[in-house]
Amino acid sequence: MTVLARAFYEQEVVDTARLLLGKRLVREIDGIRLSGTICETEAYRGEEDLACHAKSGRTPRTAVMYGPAGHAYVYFTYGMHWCLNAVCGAEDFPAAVLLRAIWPVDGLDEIAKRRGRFPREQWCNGPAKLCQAFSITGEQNTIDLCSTRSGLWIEDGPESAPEKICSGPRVGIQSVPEPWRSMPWRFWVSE
DNA sequence: TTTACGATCTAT
DNA sequence: TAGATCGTAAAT
Repeated sequence: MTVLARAFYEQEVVDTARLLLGKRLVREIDGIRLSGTICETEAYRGEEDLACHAKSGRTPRTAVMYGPAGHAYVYFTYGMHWCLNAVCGAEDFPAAVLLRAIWPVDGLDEIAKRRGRFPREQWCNGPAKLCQAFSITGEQNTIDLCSTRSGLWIEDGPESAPEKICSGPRVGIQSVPEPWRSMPWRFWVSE
């Protein structure tokens, strides 16, 4: 296994979103390894992207997106949910990839403690669900995904077959004006 | 200080 | 289809 290096995240954010498909999200809790294969992502790109949290510039919340690539941006939303992003692109350019869905691989017992009351297909098939499954909260905000020290990282995985990669508009941004609402910056793997 | 709202999920 | 529930950023 190889931990993805910073250079991977320094690529153009839309490319990185697609390249993350098939990679392995890993979380270590009390020595227990949880992991899942990334199968859905979305790119958020710069201040001009009106769907991106950085649309209103640098704030305490968005500061991490302006920092070096390869760090986690974990934000709280709807009064109860956490969502995980990987900061991408060049420093001082705010961009991140939202991890929307993964397929659980390792640590199924540990995941089941939090998601076991639902069918397994629904354990990690949403950005807030995978955070609940992997016990990811604001405590992980700004951590370095290129190091295994903080218990959250991404490992290399098999490249997804190009013909299985789909793209389309991002989810949950109904009130965002065009062209941003329709930018095909959501990526997923067909079955 | 107050207000409005959200990169969601769940039960109805 | 609506309710939960609170941090964030803009308005007052």
